[in-house]
Amino acid sequence: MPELPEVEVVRRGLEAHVLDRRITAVEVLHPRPVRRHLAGPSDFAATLTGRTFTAARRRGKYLWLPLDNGDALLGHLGMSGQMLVQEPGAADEKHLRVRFSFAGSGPAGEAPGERSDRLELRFVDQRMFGGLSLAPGGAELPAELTHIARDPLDPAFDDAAFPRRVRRSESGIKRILLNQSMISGVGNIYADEALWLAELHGDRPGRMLRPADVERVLTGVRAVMTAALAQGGTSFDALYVNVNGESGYFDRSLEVYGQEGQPCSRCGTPIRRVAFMNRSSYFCPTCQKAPRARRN
DNA sequence: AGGCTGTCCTGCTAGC
DNA sequence: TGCTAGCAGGACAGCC
Repeated sequence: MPELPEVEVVRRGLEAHVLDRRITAVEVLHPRPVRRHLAGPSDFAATLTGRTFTAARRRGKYLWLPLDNGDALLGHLGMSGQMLVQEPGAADEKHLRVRFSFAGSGPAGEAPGERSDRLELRFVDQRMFGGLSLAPGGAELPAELTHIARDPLDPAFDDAAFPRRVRRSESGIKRILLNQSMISGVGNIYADEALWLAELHGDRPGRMLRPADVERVLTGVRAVMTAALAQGGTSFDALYVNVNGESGYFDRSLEVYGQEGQPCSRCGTPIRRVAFMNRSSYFCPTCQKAPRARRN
């Protein structure tokens, strides 16, 4: 389940492999991942063919690849999306959705069959919550992302404004962390991990938190993200694979997420799981006291 | 306007 | 064995 660190790993991989190569073909094998391109899959393919990616950028969990004409390819991995750089002959993945073929980077006169460095970029996505679309004029920042807040690893993230905004909200701090217009890049896993580090229950309303509480949350978010990034991202199964098909292994470091019944490493209390927004929240009931007016 | 819920997807697992 | 229900969850439309 890619969150910011995993997406950043993918961004780095794209930056290393697919820039400055002419796109020779685009094949859309399933229409759903390009559903946001209203002109349809064939137009999507035709528009990108012949273009070149010039950079690989990210905000929160969104990726975009500026093109040599000022537009950009915008992408989101959703829950199960992968970007795989493959040799052209490699067998198709079961959930291959979009294939970009690139020319080799060798001399133009070289016979195509002799180029050893042609490659493909493959968008593979089992559950298809993710997608790709074209962002006209979106090289700097696609219009679709203007409502997405800066992420906590962005040097321009406003550390002073964040606690002020949190303390103006009636929502629980976990809901706030998952709100991409407040802070981007945080998903269910790292929200739970950061709240455990900050020793705060996710149902505590923003307006009831002290500035120091919010600062601890932000510090916790950055700590788990930085640790995950250092290890190449989180992986729970084969769903998340980085740009070269290599799984992460940060899951072994998780303190609460998926750890129901396991002892809290700080106090030994069994970790609890509760339903939250059609998914789950994991927390230590001793270290993370629920607010008095409990809502569950 | 801010807050919140339902919905989209597939595949794996638990339970009968 | 084979079926179904439950679960995983990011983002957005749409409701209050």
